[in-house]
Amino acid sequence: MSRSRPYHHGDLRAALLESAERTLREKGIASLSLRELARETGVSHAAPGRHFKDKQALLDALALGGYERLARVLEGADEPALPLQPRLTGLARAYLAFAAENTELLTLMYARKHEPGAAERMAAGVDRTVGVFERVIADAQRRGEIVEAAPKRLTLFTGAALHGIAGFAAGGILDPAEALGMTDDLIHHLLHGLRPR
Amino acid sequence: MSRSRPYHHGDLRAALLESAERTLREKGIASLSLRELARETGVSHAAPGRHFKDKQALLDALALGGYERLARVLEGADEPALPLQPRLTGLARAYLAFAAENTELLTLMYARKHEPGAAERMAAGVDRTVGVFERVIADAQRRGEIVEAAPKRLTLFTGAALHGIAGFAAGGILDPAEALGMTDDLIHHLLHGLRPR
DNA sequence: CATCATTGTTGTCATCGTCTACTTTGGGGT
DNA sequence: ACCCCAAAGTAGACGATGACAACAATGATG
Repeated sequence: MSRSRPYHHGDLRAALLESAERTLREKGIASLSLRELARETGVSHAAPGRHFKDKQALLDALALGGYERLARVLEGADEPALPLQPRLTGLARAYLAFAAENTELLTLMYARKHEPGAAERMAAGVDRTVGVFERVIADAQRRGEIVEAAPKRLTLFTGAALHGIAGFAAGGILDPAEALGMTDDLIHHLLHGLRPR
Repeated sequence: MSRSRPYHHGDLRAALLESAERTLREKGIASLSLRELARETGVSHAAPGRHFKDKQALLDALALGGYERLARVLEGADEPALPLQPRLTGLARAYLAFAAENTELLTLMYARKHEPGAAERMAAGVDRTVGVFERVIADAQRRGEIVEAAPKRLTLFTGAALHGIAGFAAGGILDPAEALGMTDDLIHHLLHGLRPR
């Protein structure tokens, strides 16, 4: 019983990040405090300071982890063999599912409060995420399935539609399940436009 | 000189909101404290409590004001006589301009942290904003300029594209000026889709 | 086995949001 | 014209937080 924890935790940094992400998911970012985190982890209130210079530094690390996971999810969900529309729909579904399950984290990821150092690594995370979509667009363009225009811009447009829906879901304007449910429609309208043909 | 301010401020509530919005714009929401606000307004640290039960109550009031202004901007920018594309482009420009000038406020508006009472009034603000776009969509549909489909959904899609771009701009992924600059393209792709015709 | 950089701890500080008890003020009812 | 009382502002206290500094335990490296 009395197994007093060893003086050194082993991997406090990881433990803190894990606990932080759970809190973020369950109670929201507002009730995420370094001291509470320390308490949950059974460590003194100043211990986190050894691993994160700042509260912001921890948030940055959290966001960075989010980008990592998001990229993996998207890369895993991409099926390059499919034709444009189902391929894009699959990716969209993956993104919206991630957004629904990691609302607060996603908000954090897009929050640009990041400290000088982390900003670049954050940009890398964005690039990797965006890259998945960019590849799909470029592939489709090569096959003539998509209008001739700067791929960057088309990707941005696609991303905006998704990000917008995710944002509505995060803001409570739209039910997350409903958002997921309208993915097919979303991609359809994205590809075919609002104008009748 | 020694004009000691009268015991009663006159309209402290309004003064606080104004000061808060300036701080929000200039220093971000992170450095918005009730006490600092009170100091700036030359009033004791507990005075804001008379007008706002909570810090959240003040934020809610701020968000509500934002919806009011946004709705006015959009309603003012709408030119019902125009054909669909230029009409929508004008509205989009107005929205993105508002978003660029009120980044933090917009974030607050979409933040769904709101207290029980304010949630409904917040929803009304959303409806009024969305209503402007919905009307445009419905009008266009009546004229056959837009595909037959649930107008709500088409509006949501339109809103998502805009909100997404605004979000990117707010997150630093996109330069606000650049976002404004690509409005025409955005609406074009929205109406015509990514597929070649 | 001695050393010393890492990692954790305790203690302190300023700030913040909120609550309670007290004071000033000015307008409405008699 | 006056009184009274509710509204609006003040002063002080409390607990929580993020940050920092000084100190202690630990264990890897020489």
